[in-house]
Amino acid sequence: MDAYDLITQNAAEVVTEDEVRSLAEDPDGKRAYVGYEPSGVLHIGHMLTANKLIELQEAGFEVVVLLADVHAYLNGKGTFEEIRETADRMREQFVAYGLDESNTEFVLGSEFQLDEEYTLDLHALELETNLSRAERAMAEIQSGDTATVAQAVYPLMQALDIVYLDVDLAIGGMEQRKVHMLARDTLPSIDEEAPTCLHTPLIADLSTGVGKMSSSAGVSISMEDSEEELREKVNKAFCPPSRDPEPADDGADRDNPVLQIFEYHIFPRFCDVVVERPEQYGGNLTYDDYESLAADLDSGELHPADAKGALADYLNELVAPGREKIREQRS
RNA sequence: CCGCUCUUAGCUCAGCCUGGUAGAGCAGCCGACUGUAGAUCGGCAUGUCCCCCGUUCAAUUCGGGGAGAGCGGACCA
Repeated sequence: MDAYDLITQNAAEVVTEDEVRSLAEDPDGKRAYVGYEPSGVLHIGHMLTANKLIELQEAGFEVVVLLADVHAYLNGKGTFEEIRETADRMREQFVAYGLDESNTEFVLGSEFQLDEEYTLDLHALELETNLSRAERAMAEIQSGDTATVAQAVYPLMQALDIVYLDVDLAIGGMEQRKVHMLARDTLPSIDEEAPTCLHTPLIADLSTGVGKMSSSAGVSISMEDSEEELREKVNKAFCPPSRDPEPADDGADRDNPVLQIFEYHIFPRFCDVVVERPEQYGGNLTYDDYESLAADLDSGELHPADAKGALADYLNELVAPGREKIREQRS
């Protein structure tokens, strides 16, 4: 696989393709980053962007993980003390998940975001940005239902982080795209380059297939889930025998979250996927890529119940080291 | 600072005017049907009615005070 394909594999979008192509010409030493608000436990959304970081490392990129303590604070996630504590735990969980510790730069936001120069640049960006634009950028990220001034500043800091961390490629889930577009629009006004961005898809809500899986409300998969919990959550997931489910009764688009997890989480990390299946249904199946598994589910060759069993097995394997780490952290 | 509106089930809200400790939809849980889930059908549950004081035999409901949230307070019309 060439560098461009590896970089863009499983991406929902890339801004812009040309910019990524030119990065792909010589990826060695190029820098990519993701920022995360520290939270106590990694969930499946964190793991999705982490997969991309792992692939970028394979492609030769230097990877920066911003543990965005100041952002979390601005977004009302707690006191600095609480947030910093979870930042530490989060770093350890990322390493347990598979980010190469010696090859990943973990940076705490407060290490540079409180410097005078940064602050003045931030004010310059504030001057260039109206409130409604900032609010729109935050719509899918903000906690609480009405935006605070802190939350208006938040996306501007993300823009500036890209400059200060000297990043060539900004990574984020699709919920980050408006922030990144704001960064592309605004940074040139302070004589900085518009960043190149790559956005990962969002996994659909596990129980309905509509919208995105919620980490706050509803069912989500996280690193602290026991094998039994994983099995139960996967088993309860919406999974028609189709890769392209019919819209819901209210017309809302639906995806197949079980397939999505295979595509974005399992196949990127495992060469072969073995679906154990009772003899009466035809015995075990082995897949070496997502396409063939999805095609079999779609055709009826692979029953959703068997796919779910396999999904729980592999998810459990992915989560196990992190779960062990969390157990340690709590003891 | 001033004014208006809101606060009842996990969520969105009804009820309060005309006091007798509460309802709907959605979500949830259980069961049936499917070798998964969903859909469908059947069943089940849930509440410091924001807090305090007062009136009353009795307050979610009336009165007073307080808290939290939202919106508004130039000009023009």
